[in-house]
Amino acid sequence: MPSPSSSPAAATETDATETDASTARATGARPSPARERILETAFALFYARGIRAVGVDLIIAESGVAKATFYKHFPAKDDLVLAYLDKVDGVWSGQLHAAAQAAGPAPADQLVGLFDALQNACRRDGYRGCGFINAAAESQPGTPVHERTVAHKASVLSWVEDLARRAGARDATTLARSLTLLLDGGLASGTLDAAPEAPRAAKEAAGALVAASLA
Amino acid sequence: MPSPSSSPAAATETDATETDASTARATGARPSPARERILETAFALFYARGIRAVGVDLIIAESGVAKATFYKHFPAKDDLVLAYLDKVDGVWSGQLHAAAQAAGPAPADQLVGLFDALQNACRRDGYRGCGFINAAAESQPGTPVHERTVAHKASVLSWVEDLARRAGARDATTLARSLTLLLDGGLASGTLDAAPEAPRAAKEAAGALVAASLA
DNA sequence: AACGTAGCAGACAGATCTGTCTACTGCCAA
DNA sequence: TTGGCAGTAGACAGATCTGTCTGCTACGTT
Repeated sequence: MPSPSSSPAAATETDATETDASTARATGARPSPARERILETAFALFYARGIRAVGVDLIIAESGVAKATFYKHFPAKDDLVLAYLDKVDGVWSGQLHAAAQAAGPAPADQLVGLFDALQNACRRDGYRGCGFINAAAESQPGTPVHERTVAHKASVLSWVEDLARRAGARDATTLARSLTLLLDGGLASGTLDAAPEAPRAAKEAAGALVAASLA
Repeated sequence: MPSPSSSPAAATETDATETDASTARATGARPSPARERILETAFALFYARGIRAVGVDLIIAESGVAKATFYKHFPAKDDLVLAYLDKVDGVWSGQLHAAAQAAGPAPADQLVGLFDALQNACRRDGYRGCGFINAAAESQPGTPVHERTVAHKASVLSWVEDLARRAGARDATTLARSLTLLLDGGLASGTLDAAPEAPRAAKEAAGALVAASLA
């Protein structure tokens, strides 16, 4: 049984404070140890087993909280799911930005460097793809959960597009689209093939596309 | 309520005969009208709403079959799920091959042309991504359902790799990997963005990667 | 004419899942 | 000291889901 902090997105940032603050900001709920324990547990379980596959009873038992407490913080399971997705978004975006920055100051390098985040994610054990894509597969278009996924992907796309524009790409929109396609493909198929070739190929292809777009 | 034949993969081929035969071959079960009705219904419902979200009771009601008949043909729900995945595999592989062939006899053209299948798939309404990726998101690694997904992706990859080799690519393995990444990315994000830009960008990127790999 | 097979109809058992409700325990602040 | 708040413990209702079982009909074959 993996500890919560060793889960898909072991945050390198200071967990408690940062996460508390951003969660509170996003959801309007004030932080509390019990709430945080629930969210942490849900984060690990939802990601590892899927959302529908994990019942609230399990989360309650695993997080050592009373049922009434659970429903006080999250009036319905869906509210917890949304909070979970916000957490996934925060962690994954953080890793993406960090990987990009680590590649240096040039936007063109950052466009390629961001793929290191993919490689790191795939390497982690217990890796089970993109939490958002998985959530979307379990939800219907039009539901809050699904919309949250759409919003996340749109935000990543616009960030990459901005990078592409600053890199001076000929067609920043298309380049950004292609790169996120590569990223999503790596994310989606990372579960299906333990080999590290996929993320490597993704980065290589990204390099070729970026280069071709600048030439 | 969509008719079964208007579902994700409206097969252009002659349905009854071809599908019956291939299903029987794959699963070892003899065909029967009731069985086919069940499978057809499951195909539409599983794809549209997700596997866990659809109960056997609904499939039974929708396909107008008795419960005992259902369980005679599919002793457990998982058996139906597996048959469903085989059907998805058959249809999608068929579309992929058809799109590739339509691009002409040259393997290099086929590598790019196969992306038309993606475009067509995304355009269909009720499109909800790749049945396999969705199924994988709902299943645990190691289960038959998950393994079936892995096998499907591996078979697509090896087909593309063969094409790449015959096209004379410098590094056929990596090129194939990149192209399937692009394909999976398009498949996964097609649900999240109705715009037809994604498949277009995928094909464009594929063209660039193939060209670069032959130069 | 008898029989086996495929199918229909629906009750039933048992598990599981979400969400509500009651009752009790500490703790802190007015 | 009293009242409010966060939390614990767990019973309970109602829905839903998988899988079993009993009985019946219809048809084609021998």
